[in-house]
Amino acid sequence: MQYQFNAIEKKWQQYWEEHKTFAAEDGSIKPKFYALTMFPYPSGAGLHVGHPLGYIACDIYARYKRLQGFNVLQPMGYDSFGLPAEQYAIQTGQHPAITTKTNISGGTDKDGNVIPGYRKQLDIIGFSYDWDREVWTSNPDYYKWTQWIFKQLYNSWYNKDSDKAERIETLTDIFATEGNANINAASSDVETFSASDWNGWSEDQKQLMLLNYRIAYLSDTWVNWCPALGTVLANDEVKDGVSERGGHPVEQKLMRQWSMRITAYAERLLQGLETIDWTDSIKDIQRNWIGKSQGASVFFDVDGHDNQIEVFTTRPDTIFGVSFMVLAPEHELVDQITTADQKEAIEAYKKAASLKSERDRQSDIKNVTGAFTGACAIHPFTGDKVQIWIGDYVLASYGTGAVMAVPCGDQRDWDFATHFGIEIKNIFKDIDVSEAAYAEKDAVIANSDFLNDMPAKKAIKAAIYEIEQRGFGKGKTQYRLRDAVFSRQRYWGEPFPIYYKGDVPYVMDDSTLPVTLPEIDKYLPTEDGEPPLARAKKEDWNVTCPGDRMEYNTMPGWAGSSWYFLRYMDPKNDGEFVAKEKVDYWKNVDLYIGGAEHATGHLLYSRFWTKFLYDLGYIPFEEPFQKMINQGMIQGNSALVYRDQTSGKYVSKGKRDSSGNYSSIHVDINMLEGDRLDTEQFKNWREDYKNAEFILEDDGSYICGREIDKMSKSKYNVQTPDDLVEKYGADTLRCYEMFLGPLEQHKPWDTQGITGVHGFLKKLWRLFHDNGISEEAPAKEELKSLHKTIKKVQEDLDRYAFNTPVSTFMICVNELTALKCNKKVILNDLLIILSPYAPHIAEELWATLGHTESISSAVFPKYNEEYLTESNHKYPISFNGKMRFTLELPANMSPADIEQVVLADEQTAKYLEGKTPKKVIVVPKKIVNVVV
RNA sequence: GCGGAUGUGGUGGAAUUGGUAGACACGCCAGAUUUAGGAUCUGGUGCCGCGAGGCGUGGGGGUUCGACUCCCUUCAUCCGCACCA
Repeated sequence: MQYQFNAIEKKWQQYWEEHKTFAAEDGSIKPKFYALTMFPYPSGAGLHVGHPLGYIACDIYARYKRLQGFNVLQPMGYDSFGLPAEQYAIQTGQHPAITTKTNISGGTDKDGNVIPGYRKQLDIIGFSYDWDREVWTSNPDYYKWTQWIFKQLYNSWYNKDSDKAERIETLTDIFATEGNANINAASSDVETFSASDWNGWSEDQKQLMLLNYRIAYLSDTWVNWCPALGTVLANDEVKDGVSERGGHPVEQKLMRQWSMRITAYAERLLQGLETIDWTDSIKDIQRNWIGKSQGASVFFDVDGHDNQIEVFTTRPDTIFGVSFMVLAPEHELVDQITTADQKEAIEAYKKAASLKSERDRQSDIKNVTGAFTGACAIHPFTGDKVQIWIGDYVLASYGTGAVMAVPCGDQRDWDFATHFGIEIKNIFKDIDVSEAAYAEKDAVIANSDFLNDMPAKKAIKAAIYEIEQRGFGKGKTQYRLRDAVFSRQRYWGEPFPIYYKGDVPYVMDDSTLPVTLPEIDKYLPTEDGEPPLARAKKEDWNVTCPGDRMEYNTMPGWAGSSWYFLRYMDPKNDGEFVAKEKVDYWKNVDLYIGGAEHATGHLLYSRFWTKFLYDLGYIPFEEPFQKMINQGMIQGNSALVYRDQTSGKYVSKGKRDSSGNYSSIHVDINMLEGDRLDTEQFKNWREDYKNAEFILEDDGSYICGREIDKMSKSKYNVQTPDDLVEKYGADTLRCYEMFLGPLEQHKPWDTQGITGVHGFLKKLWRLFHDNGISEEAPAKEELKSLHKTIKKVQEDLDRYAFNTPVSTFMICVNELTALKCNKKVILNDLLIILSPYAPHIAEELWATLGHTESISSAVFPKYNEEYLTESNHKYPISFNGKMRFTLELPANMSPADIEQVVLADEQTAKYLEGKTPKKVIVVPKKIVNVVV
């Protein structure tokens, strides 16, 4: 009987769907397990073999947990708002909702190309998803709740005393009774006001004040404006001064934007990393992004002015080493304090600095540049005058945009001082700073008044204490993390539940949600540069706007993905974003699999929203994803042909010579069998190649060159899962993707090895069909083979090693084949442990054993150590650590006896060369080592 | 510059706590079977050497009876951050 994988796979996929085999049960008495992969953006290009890698691993783990008796939740959905659908809409006029639906459900695009659809592509791989929980972020009944969460963020403030978000009413109550003087909140810069001030204000005035406290707030902020895309970008959407998508230039622009006060959560986002099981690299990237530094904020008076310069320093202990100050060229005080005779030099420098691109300013480290303002600051302790300079090594965007320069303790300050001939004060005991600065914190402070003879750590505390006592400043913790801009000038995103009365924003009532996207004539900005939604008239909206106009911006891509894992628990709830009892049962995601590229985007924002929802008491946990694995990228394996530039002939790889001048051309990998090119297909591929002439290998074949590239259409190296499922079956594809190597590693795609995995499944099939099934009791050897497989597979999966179980299964099937094993008890358990990897063939063979229930309801077998213990052990006998021969000895033989037997063995004499062994090491059941 | 990851046959990789390096698979070689095969089966395959033997986990050093594994140092590749005060 043939292994007809196509028929089998179709049959069982249908069975699972009809029987709802993988439905998760809310509030079961079983322990829960929540397995999740990052949901995809459904692009028109469809899935290639790299996409399912993480899905397959997650599915294997979910099926494994189910066999272990867990109530498993493994859902799937789509992050379906996004730029490509909108770009396509701009080009074709087609509503993005339509193209999005086609990309998911299948159909044809505008040019008549058939799009299989994500759903179908996923279905043929045989995932155990509970499809009844599917969510699309672009569906109104989903984004209704994204809007609702936005409203919660809008209606909350961050109380630093209780260290959590609280309802805005608790804040307005305090304002009404005592003003804001005693409020310790995460806020924008605000003036102090009294209760009577507040109570006397108009509604609009109160609203504008509250924006300084709301966690979702509107403010004029410098944003990364991308003219080509017509939108703002978040910091993590900008790479090297250009947009991450499309590589368009990005400039700084002041705009009125919605922002998220994520900075309020900086410390908790940092601390939370200690409680979750993620890779060090992702945690480090997040720590870096949050960028905590501790030190002091210190104020320096400007000589002859009323102004003060605020600096942030991590080394307040070196304050007596300050010999000058440096402001960023963009610092607001520069123009005010510059003296007349320095004006020209400063203006010239400012201009030069502004002309330099951000990149140049960063890369040009060797050239020390700067200019003297002519003004001086007063050292708060010594009263000495210190010169104030500007220099582009000080960044306006970090800290206060000003530094107190301590040349003896900071190399950049040292370089600056040396270059401009400024005094370098040495405040370190017994340390030479004539050649370079000394930045280590192990020095003892000298020449520093009350800090003398203190080691740095103690001196930092003493300095902060004294600075605070004398009122020059205070201890401060600084974060690099910025509030996240939350507006996009786009159509295809969540509309804000916001309307305006004049310039004052108000939230829509809950009863009106969702505010859906109105139809518009074009998906482009208006002539006045307003976002596309400004094209909609008031009456085009599905809600009655109570004010002058609705909000024209939409939410960014990360809005919907920041909380989707919660919606899967209760996807159809129309009264709440998730029912309390459901989230109390399912809690956070136990295993999350996805790409590492979301380190500072999605993975940071969902942690932020989770903590916020926790603060308001909606969910019982602070971290969304307890354990995370980042799957590696599967790279494309491109095929190249070599064209001789002079003769125009296509030369096979092995026939090239060093004198030739060849251009390499990417060719479609589907025209290859192994590395051999189908030359006829090549000729028919393009008009240009119709008359191609070849120089072939001696055996008459044309061999292509290979190159590892990113998998992409332009390199003709895209391998779709569909083709492979058609040719080898989903079970083969699943096993092969795992067999390729460790999940986390990047690896090139290579179909060469897939036949080996396919052969293994065929061999398994034959095990059940060649000799019939026997009810006989199994032999010892058969039990041993099975149980060592159970043990190894379980141990591997428990440490998330997905590649090694495949080899383990192969070994087991090879052994059972050699033993001609057809015992039902053995094959039965083998199928169960194999079923997470190859579920279709497992179900089919399971049925041939007489079972009527799905194998997914079976119980993962327990291995029995008894079957694994052996009476004899084959000892490797080594001499000076080098293995020479093996000796089979009883497992329970004492080390002393083993030593005797080994020394008496005739083979030993050869390696002793007549000498007496110095020492014999015997490790029971491991090894014998004779030291000569 | 700082931080993180990776480095093992012709190839993908295995070796979980230091104990026979190269499991399993691809490829290759030889053979069997078949009308045929991109089917199936058997045997071989780290490198050097006719052999005895020697050498081998990016390089160098160390600890140890014994090191892919631990320590020091160095190189290469990839990723993140970067005048961060």
